[in-house]
Amino acid sequence: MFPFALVSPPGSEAELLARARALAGHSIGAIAERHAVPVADLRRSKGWVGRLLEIALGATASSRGEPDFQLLGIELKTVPVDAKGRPKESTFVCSAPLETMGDLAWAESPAREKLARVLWVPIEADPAIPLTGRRVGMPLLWTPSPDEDQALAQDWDEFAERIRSGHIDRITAHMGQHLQMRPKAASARSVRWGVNEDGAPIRTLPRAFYLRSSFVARILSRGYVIASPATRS
DNA sequence: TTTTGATCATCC
DNA sequence: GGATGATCAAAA
Repeated sequence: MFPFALVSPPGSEAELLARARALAGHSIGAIAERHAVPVADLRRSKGWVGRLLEIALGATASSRGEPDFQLLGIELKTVPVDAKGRPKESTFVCSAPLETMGDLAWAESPAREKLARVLWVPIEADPAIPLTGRRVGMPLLWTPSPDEDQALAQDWDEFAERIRSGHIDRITAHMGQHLQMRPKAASARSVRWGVNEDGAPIRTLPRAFYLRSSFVARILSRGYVIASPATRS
């Protein structure tokens, strides 16, 4: 495909936030058209909306293990929301380092690093609205509060303990009040190295961390509104 | 093949 | 309906 109008990386947090706010109230279709991005079918291109927003906001690290806005150290997350502004899905954080996380504290975890600074962009996701007609909501720049950080640390510790004891396969999505660990793979046959209770390598399903929608709901409720570009909560 | 972007499909 | 486990596509 092709050269869409290139958006330069934002030079500051304020600039990024201003850009994101300017998108609020606009439709996905209008934004895609502005950047000449062909509209895809979400059933097949599940990450299409996220990639569109990366383009529209000038994110730099596509498919690389770095913050979306490297200079600013900010991660971009689009989140599908219902009419009330509640997330409809959990939010992917990062893949789980199965071989090392048994000895990894939350403070030094890749999950904590990813979540240190996040620009949340709600996206209207009512299935009754055609994809191109869905609007972008008011963005929110977030850093975990001490309470939130501690809560996430608790969940992390539970996972780390199961890994440490060699019980990776006893970790299910039922665990974790706010942070989940679930499969993340091309298929259920995908394989990744983990460790058993003796520290010996075992083959297991690749996992990743996700934030429960209830957790993200509380974040968004700090400032979310469906609004025209001029409106703020 | 892995990482990043996520949502889908099915079971409770 | 909501959550869990499974899956899809692009980029590197």
